[in-house]
Order: sequence, then structure tokens, then C-alpha cells
Amino acid sequence: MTVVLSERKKQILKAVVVNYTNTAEPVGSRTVTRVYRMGLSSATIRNEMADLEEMGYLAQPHTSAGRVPSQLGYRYYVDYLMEKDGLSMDEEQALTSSLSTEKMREIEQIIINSARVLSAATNQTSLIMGPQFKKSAFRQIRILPLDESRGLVVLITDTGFIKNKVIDMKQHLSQAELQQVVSYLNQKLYGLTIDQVTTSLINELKRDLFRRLEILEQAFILLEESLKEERQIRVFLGGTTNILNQPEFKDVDKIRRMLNLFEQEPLLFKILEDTSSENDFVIKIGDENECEDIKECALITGTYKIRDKTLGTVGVLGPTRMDYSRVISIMRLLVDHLNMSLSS
Amino acid sequence: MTVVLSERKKQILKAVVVNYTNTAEPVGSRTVTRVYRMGLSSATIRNEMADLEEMGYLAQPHTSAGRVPSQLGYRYYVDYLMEKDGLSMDEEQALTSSLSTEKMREIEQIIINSARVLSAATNQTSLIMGPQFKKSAFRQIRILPLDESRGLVVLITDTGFIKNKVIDMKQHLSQAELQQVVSYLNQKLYGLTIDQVTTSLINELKRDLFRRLEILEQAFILLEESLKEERQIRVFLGGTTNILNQPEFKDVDKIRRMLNLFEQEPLLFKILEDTSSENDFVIKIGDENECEDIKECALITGTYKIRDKTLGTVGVLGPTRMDYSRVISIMRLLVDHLNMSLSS
DNA sequence: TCTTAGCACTCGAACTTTTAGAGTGCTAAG
DNA sequence: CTTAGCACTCTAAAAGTTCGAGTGCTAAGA
Repeated sequence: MTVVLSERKKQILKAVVVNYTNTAEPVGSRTVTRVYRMGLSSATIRNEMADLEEMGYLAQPHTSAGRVPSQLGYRYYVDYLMEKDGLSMDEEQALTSSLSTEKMREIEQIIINSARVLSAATNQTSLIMGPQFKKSAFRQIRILPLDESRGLVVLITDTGFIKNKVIDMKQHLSQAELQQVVSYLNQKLYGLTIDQVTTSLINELKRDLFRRLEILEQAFILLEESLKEERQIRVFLGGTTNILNQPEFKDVDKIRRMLNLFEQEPLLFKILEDTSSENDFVIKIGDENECEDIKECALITGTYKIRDKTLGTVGVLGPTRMDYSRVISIMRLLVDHLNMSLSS
Repeated sequence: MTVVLSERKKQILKAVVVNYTNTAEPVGSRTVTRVYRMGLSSATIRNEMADLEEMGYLAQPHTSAGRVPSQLGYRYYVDYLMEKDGLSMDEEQALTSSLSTEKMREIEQIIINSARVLSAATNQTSLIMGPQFKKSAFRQIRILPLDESRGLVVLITDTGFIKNKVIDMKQHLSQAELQQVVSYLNQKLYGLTIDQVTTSLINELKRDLFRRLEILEQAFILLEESLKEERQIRVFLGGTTNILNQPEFKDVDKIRRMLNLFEQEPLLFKILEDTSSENDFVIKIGDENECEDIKECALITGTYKIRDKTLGTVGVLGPTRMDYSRVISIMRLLVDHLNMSLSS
């Protein structure tokens, strides 16, 4: 499929992509000769560019304008031409230090902060999918009596989720009775992922317990509601207003569509889930994206882990005219940091 | 201070406000005669409008355009002319039902949903300040041993906040010892608001306990971090993209400033706090607002309570051209609902 | 065969001019 | 005090103009 390009064509294509990424203006043949002097006249460049256009790597907004990379052009650039490290030492250090500011312990805090840093560093919008509660393994359940008629159910997973819920207990339970129920539940559920705790399993447990105690109906509500409630995994956004700085979004209507999308968590989740690959970063350019609303954008995604278990996805969303090299470098740094600070 | 307006001037002012609220177009004298026929010719209306302009209630975008209410005009309308109930029975019912969809128990869920409903019903941006953790009263603290070296500290307030934190316990504590520490803490702290739990109090407690047990340093971290961490109270937003539909925000630059504001929680908090009054709704029009960024907007705020204790603030933010009557009716409904569902 | 200077041509962005109509203020008569 | 009538104003939209960056093509040179 991939047509072989002459070395000169590659250089020109790269020049166009880089220049367009910086300026957001169509790139003319003279600009190419001026900025990336390669001992050729503009006329020659012109001929080459005409070729590249015919091959589909460049496009012209109108007859008498410079060239702009097409989607295919970006794809070629990303696959074969891009420099691998788009980050200076200085930037790298600055970034590292802004990531490891404090001993943040809360998982949610870490992620919110990461989203912020990522969007600030890339000048794009960042999306981070929080750890998936459903995929976590059940660790233990506890019931704390609060007063006469109420108790606190606490549910803990291996990835550090702690969910709690106040429940009404219609009848009073003695400490011993409670203990009994709790240890029974722990024994049955230990090690299962939340996904695996199906309604039918819950019902089975209920039947078992009801024989002995008719009281704990409410206790199961935590389990059941956890299942429902967390169906929508949380997606954390950073720098949603950054798209306003991109010249390709100077149209209020586009802005509206974009911001609307940002408000719909399930859609964002789907976007991130569709693209994620376990091991490396994925770049989706233009209509390589499934989602209709971001077919004019590029999306770069990667995953982060806790102790080799894939937990969530990190993404950067921006116009196709994006500094791919730089963004990927930043994301790599961030993901490494995330892996580290979540594993402790 | 308030100049007395003739009945006719009041009617005309009201007509201009209502019409402008609906159309967002300057209102001409002919429009007034046509739509609100009051047996007068446009020339007469014109004279009256010229008077109203001189008095400062109306303004003209340019010489040959219709009139637009000035800030003072809105103020007069809101204070003296506005219909009190801007909501039809049907709408009221629809609203009530969308508020009480499910038996939502989580306080945060209730508020998020409220923000969504409020913004959808008003077509404006809604802000709801969550219950202030700091103002809540300490109810009880518990420590759950998780395994050999770790425990879960749970802190519960009278307004239903439950905060938890996993702590490392350097030395193993027996159940009895733990029990002793916990009941000591509960006894000392019960009934204090989180505000009142100062660092010095904590230190005093520490000193007391250290005499007996040198272990629980970590347990205090929950308390201390709770104090710091929650300094920024959460503000929940709904319908941030609604401002994009307002013609007064067709300028990308204004949009940017506005959305930027929305991303800065501390500012939002300040805006809500500045305006809140315990008992009734407050309407701030234009530069009656402290905050520079919303001097072109109108902000309506009210408070909600749990059992007569003021918990937080609800706000609606939009252009000064707003259907005040309708928005207030909706907010009244919402606040009542909120008071009810939070008190159970 | 590849490169390049030269030139006519194209097209959009920015600026200016024109036009149409909504709305005003003023005057004089009812 | 009200109103018909009219000249006047001002904007938004349409139409027209200018300017320059950039192209494609041709023909001459390496």
C-alpha cells in the first residue's frame, strides 16, 4: 500500500507538516525554500509539491494558496518522518517537577493533577479515564454500626477504592451477629472483580443469609448500587478551554459541538475505550476516529497501570495540526510517572 | 432615591424588558404599540421612551435603533414590575418529576443532578456550592483495622459527610487499645465543627495520647489533611455550554473569558459566597457583581438548608437579558426540593 | 532529463462603497 | 396631550475593488 517517496519528497512533506504545525497557515513553495534551504528553487519545490498533492499527501485550500498536509500526509509523517524526541532537557525537568509536587496520596487527586499538567504542557485538551472500579478485585467488606438503627458499609478493592454507604438496619444486630455476616460475605467475595459480582450472585448470597438473618437487605444495596452507579466510569478533563486558542476552532458552532461532547462522559469513555491499546501509544488522525464529533481532530492515547494491571487510559485531543512528537514525549513522561505514583 | 414613574411609563418599560428578553433585539416604538396595544400611537410611545432614556432606564445602542433596558431598567423591573410566578402548571410538574426521578441517596449525586436540571430548565449556567465540610459538626471517628499494618480511618459528620483514609500503623494495636483511643477522640471532638478542630487542638490531643500510645501519628493525618484539603469547597456546574447559545456571547473572546472563569473553582466559590443571603433570593445585575468577569451578567442566588442549617448556595448565571421571573420560580422549586431531599 | 527564471493567471482576505430599511426626533395640526 | 408626516441617521448586508501571495506553465539552460 505504502508508496515509496523520494528522499526529496519526504523532506518537503516533513517541512510542510512542521511549518504548518507551527503557523497554522498554508505553506507555499517559497517558504519551503527560505526556511528549509535545500539548494533548490521554488519552482522545483512547486513541481514536487504538485506531485505530493496528486499522491494525496498534501492539499490546497484553494487554487492560489499554499499547501496543507492532508490526513494521509499526517499519517505518513507520524509513521515515517517524525523525530522521536520532541522535548528539550529543560522542558523535561520542568515537567517532572510539576508532576511530583507533593506527596499526593488520593488517587483521584493524582489524576486530576495529571490532567491539568498534561493539558498545560501540550496546550491541548487532555482526557484521563479513572481506574475502572468494575475491574478492581473485591478485597473486603465491613459494617460499622453507627447508632441504634444505622450502620456504615465499607467496601475496599485491591486498587485502593474505598466506597461507603450509610444503611438503615431495621432490626438491631448484635456485634457478634454482624461479625458473622461480614465474615461470610468476605469469604464468598474475596478476589472477585466487581464485574463478576453479578445480581444473581448477590441473590444467591441473600438467600443463604436470609435463612439466618432477615435484616441485612439494606447491606446489599451498597453492592447493587455500586454495580449500577459506576457503570459510567469517570473521565477527568483538563484544559477544555485550550481548544479556544486553536485557530481551527474560531467558529462558535464548532466550539459548541466540542464543548458539548466534553460534557457527555459516556461518549468520552467510549472514545477512550475504542482506541486504547495495551502497550503503546495510539495516534488516530481525522476520520480514523470512530466518533463523528472528532473527525476533524487527532487523538493520542496511552494506558497506565498499577503493578502491570492496566487501569485506565490517558488521551490528548486537538486539531490534526498538532505537534505529535512533542505531545507523545510528554505523554510518555506522564504515564511513567503515573505508573510509579499509583503503585505505591 | 427611587423616582416615581407614571403608570404608562411603567407599562412601557415592562414591555421593553419583556420583549427584549424574548428577542434579544432592540425594541422600537412601533413594536411596543403593535404587541402591547395600549391605544397609543408610536409617536407617543416614542416620547415616553425618550423620557425613560433620559431617566436612565433605557438605552440606545445607536441613534437609529430601538431601545434596550439599561442596568437600572432591569433593576426597576425586577424590584417593581416583575410578575411573581413565571412558571406554568405544566412546566412546574415536569420539573418536579425530573427532580424526583429516583431515590438518590448520595448527597453529591443529588447536587450534580440538581445542577443539571436547573441549567436545562433555565437555559443558563447553574452553579451549586456543595455542603461545606468545614461547617459540618464532627459526629464520630472510627478506625477499622485492615490487616497487620494498615487501618482505615472513617470520619463522619452530622451532615452526612463520610471521609476515609487508609493509614499505616507502625506498631500493631490490639482491638482493645484501638477502641480506647477511638472513644477518647470521639469524646473530645463530638459536636465541634470541622472549622473548630484547629491544629492546636489536634496537637493537644496528640500530647494527651502520646503519653499512652506512641503509635497513632498517622491517624491524625486524616484530620489534618481534611482541614487543608477541603479548604476549597466544591462548586458543581451545570450547562456551562448554555452561554454559547446566548447571542450576547457570540464573540469567541468573551466565551474564553467566561469558560476560563468556570474552570477556577475558588473564584466561583467567592462569587457565590459574596452574594448569598440566608433567607431570600438575591439578584445581582451587571456591575452590582463584585467579580470583574461577570459584570455583563446577571446572577441569581439562593441558599439551601438541612434542618434549618444553611449548607450551600445555588446560583444561576446568564446575560442581564434574562427571564428573571421564570428563573426565580424554577430556583424556588429546586431549593425546596433540595431542602427536602437532603433532610432525610 | 532535471532545474529554473519568468510571467500570466487565480483567488481569497481585507477594505470600500452602495443600498435598504428600521427607527428616531421634530414640527405642526388636531 | 396626542398624532400624522417627514427628513434624517445609522447599521447590517450586499456588491464592488484592490492587493498580494501563490500557483501552473513555458521555454531556456545545465
